[in-house]
Amino acid sequence: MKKFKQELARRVAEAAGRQIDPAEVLSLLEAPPEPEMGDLAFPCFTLSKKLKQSPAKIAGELAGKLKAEVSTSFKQVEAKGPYLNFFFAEAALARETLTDIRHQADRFGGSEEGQGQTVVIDYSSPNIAKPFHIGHLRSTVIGAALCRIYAALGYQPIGINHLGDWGTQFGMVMAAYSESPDEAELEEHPIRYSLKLYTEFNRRAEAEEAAREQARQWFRRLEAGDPEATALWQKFRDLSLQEFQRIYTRLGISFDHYMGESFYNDKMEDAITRVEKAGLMEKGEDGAELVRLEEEKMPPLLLRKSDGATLYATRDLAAAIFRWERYHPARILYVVGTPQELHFRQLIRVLEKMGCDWAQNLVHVKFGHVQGMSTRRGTAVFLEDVLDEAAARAREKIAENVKAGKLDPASATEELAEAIGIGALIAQDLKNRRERDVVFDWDQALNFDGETGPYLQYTHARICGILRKSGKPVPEKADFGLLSEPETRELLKALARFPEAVERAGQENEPSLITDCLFELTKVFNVFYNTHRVIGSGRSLEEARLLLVDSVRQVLKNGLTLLGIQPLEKM
RNA sequence: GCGCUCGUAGCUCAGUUGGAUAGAGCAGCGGACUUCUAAUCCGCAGGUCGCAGGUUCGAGUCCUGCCGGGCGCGCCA
Repeated sequence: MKKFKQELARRVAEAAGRQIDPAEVLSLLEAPPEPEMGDLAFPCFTLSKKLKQSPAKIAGELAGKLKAEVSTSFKQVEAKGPYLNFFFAEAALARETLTDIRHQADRFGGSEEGQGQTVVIDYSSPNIAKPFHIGHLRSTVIGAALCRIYAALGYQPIGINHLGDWGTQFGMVMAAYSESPDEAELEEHPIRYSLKLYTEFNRRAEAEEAAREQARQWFRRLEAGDPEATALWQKFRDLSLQEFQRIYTRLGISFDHYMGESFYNDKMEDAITRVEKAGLMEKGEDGAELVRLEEEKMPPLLLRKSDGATLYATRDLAAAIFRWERYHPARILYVVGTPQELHFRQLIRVLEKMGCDWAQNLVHVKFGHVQGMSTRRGTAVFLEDVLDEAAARAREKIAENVKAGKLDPASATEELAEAIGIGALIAQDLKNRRERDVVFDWDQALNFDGETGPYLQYTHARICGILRKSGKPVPEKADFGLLSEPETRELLKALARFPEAVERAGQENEPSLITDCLFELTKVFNVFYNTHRVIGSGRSLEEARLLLVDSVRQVLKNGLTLLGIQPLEKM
């Protein structure tokens, strides 16, 4: 598709007598609203301003000039009002995209743009001692998808789980536990138990200053390296991590590093010293240390409490410096919810003030807040419960299919149910633009009809069914001129759009662009499927369609893999 | 109070960076399985793009104001 656009841009610029350069034409090219209007359109408004003529007249003149030139890529040009509409020669479109997909296979959709560059991606980052609820799913699933997308674009992604394993809240858990430890319960249900300790203590702390002080004291001991505090902390951390890992395994996610907040414990003094050297540190009313940001109309960034303990911001500052010095990444992404927007704006600004020019490469990849998930109020929906329910729902549907003879009993495994259930949840999270707030809804999350994960997987499985049952190998090439029905052309265009979707998904840190592209592809495929047959359509046509259908399978597989959804062969 | 953000069909959302007649899915109604999986497809119905101004050849998209929701705002993370 890119080649087509470039060629077209060159020729339009040529025909316009170089009044506009090819790059500008390229950026103006768009898809016409209706297929009958052509495959690519060039709106003449910009040119109209430059030439001081009506856009319709320009379109007409350009069409006249371009019509004379015969091209192997375009069979027709026509002016329609202010638009110049182009029609692909279908054999060319088919040849171009299908051979690209065939040759690049699993790499189709990727590029080399990131060669030699590293991207640090901070994502998931749950709090130790708190349950993993569906609010954490967003960061996890978006971050993991971004890791794969950047890898496909040639970058070296480094996925970091910035665990919330430090801070005063942790002091609360330790204070509560030390009062009446129940070791058996801790071993058995580490998170549920920690949560109980936390919520109960938190309730007390809201009323009693003594409790708050007790928690702060435990945290100070921890920061100072007190052996008892450290041992207790280590235990809670290890046990919680085991539970998180169980979830990550189910989601098919692994991190390059678990470098939580605690990792920066010995790096914070250095960070603070740098802030002081830059002359930015000021004392607050009660002896707290902070950086004022009045000029930028932001509240100050607090880096040390009046009792000497550090804060979340201190750790994030140390983490940013550490990441830059260790990896020299082209970008550092923070896949963190939109409520923390101010925090990151402050952090980036402080780094800039310190003279760190690389701070401009820090990106807060923010996503909408999942409403109504409060651990403290107990309204959070636990992710594991949702995963279980999704798998159960899939299991039922699989049983129906077996009963109806659509699926062989041997394929009806637990892994299949799991893959479908999780596919539904991931797609649900990756189908809307990140920044929107979401309200968790069981029915919506577990729906398998329409634009859902299972729909994408089902389409993939249908194609695998065709390839399996045809009993013939997929040919290298075919008579591309046969792939000219409207349904087929739409399919070819949808395939050709995939690489641009991946590229944009990386540029905008927006995996939903890929999900969108896949839904469009599957929709046009299913229309094709319902109007044309592959098997038994006649020797050369069958070959051409096998190649076409196999390309759809390949692109679907590549896209699903980027999103973290398993492409299934039967379901 | 200040700041950020969102407001599009009954519900959940797209809308290609300001362009052609505002599109999908769900839910509703009506159709299509002796034929490559009906977790599919086709059709119908559903809209004052929150409201009011402004910018211009052209605004769902940009600017201002208002209304409504969400989030945040120095010792939590």
